[in-house]
Amino acid sequence: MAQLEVTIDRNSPVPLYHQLSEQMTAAISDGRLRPGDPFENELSLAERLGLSRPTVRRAISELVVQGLLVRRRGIGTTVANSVVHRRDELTSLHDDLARAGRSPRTEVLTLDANCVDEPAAGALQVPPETPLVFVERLRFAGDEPLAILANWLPPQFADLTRADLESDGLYNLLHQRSVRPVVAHQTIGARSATGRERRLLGMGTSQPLLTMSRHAYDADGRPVEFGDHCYRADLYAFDITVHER
Amino acid sequence: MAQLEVTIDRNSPVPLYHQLSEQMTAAISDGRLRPGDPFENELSLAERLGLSRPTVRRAISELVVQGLLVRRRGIGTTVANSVVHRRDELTSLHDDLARAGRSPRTEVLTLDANCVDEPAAGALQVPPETPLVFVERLRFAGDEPLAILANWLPPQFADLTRADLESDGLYNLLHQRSVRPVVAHQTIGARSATGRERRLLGMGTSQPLLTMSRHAYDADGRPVEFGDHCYRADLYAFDITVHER
DNA sequence: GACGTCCGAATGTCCTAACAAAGTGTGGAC
DNA sequence: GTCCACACTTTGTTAGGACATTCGGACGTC
Repeated sequence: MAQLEVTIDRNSPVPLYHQLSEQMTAAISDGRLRPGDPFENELSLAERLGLSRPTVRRAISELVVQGLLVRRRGIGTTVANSVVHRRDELTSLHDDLARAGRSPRTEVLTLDANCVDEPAAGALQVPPETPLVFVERLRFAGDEPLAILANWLPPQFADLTRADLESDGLYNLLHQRSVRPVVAHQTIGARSATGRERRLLGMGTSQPLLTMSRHAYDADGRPVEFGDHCYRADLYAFDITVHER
Repeated sequence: MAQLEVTIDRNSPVPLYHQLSEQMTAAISDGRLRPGDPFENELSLAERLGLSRPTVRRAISELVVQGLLVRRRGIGTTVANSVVHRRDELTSLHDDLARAGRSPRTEVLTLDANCVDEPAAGALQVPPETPLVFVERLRFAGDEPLAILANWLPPQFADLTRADLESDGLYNLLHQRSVRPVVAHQTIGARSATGRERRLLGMGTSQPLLTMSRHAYDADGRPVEFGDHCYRADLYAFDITVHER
């Protein structure tokens, strides 16, 4: 039985169960705990760390819902097999590229703070004639054009500038204004490109586009962004993890 | 404050928190609780139903992670706004079509119980020369061909017949054999179709394909299926809900 | 009327405690 | 030697209590 080394700071404002679950996650991701390893049982872990069993259980549960641990009654808890079992996260293309080391660059094609668009207004749940902020950007990965990103935002973002949009990703800009999308509904499809799209993305005639339209909402379920994106299918794909139940 | 009518059966084998959460989910989905409605607070709900607060909290938590309820400390719990806030479920195309009332029909193109395929063996984490079960199907929605589904399965499924595959979806067949995929990693992309694919799907020359490759795993993280699917992009799209954190 | 302080209400965290259910393994009966 | 029953281990469920934290509103002061 691997005896995980854990330090718990009772004076920290971070909840005990979260301190514990973070250190367990770290132990798995850096290989101190390996797939298939049996995990110390709840009772002994609780006693060893001076925590109550519910607290330890809660920490373990956090890893279970992420698929990092597997609990079996009567048997014990084991580290799940290798697979990247992470839940889908709401990420931005800009950050994805930055993380992957493919320096993202953005060119603003259109910025219209007075755009009346009925479908977009519907998506943002405001009256149809409401003037919206419309942003159309061309996103590069390194030197290659990768995607055309069209987004509609509520009027409160009318002060966004081209410089803002070219220096940072849209989601970072929203965060800076304390707007936090927490859930989004996306539809992913494919279609052939228009002439303009082919020109902008430098594509051949027969190459298809991968499309994604997104409705993003904050914690209260208020719409905060509506987007219509298209990607060069030879340079981009969506990775998704789905779960049963 | 809406007083939700709930009946709890203490003799049922179903956990109390789950009985409660199911009835709350039902109340939201059938409109008895409407978006924005304040939710009865935990203490009063616990007392009214004769349950402990932890039990009530756990039931509420289930709806919170699904995005159906929003908790705010000091304020209370409210029903989240309208949006379909459901986590991604692992579904099969066959069931999706059946639910949508578009009678699914399947034509088996290939069934090979002795297929040696190195990439597929790698995906299923078995030695490269292992004979796998390879299934290739053409899926119709009503009269229209919709998708070509290629799947590789471990040798234990060598007894699958064409009749099995044409009468039922692959996932139902797996379930009948107590194999339960619980998590899958999918990559969604697009490409142009080959001549054979165009013929099978009855597509024009310039129409693109939507592609999805899937690695599915059971609760222990063992690979149970590897699939490579392509869909007519004009007839199919993926709906996905993503969450922050 | 504007502003700040205090209080109550609600959720968040943490604890102890007990029993239930499921799976493994051991020991005894045959 | 085989097989069944029982005990033990481990996770699952439920209870009840205590205190912390956060938010909104009421109240008072200036």
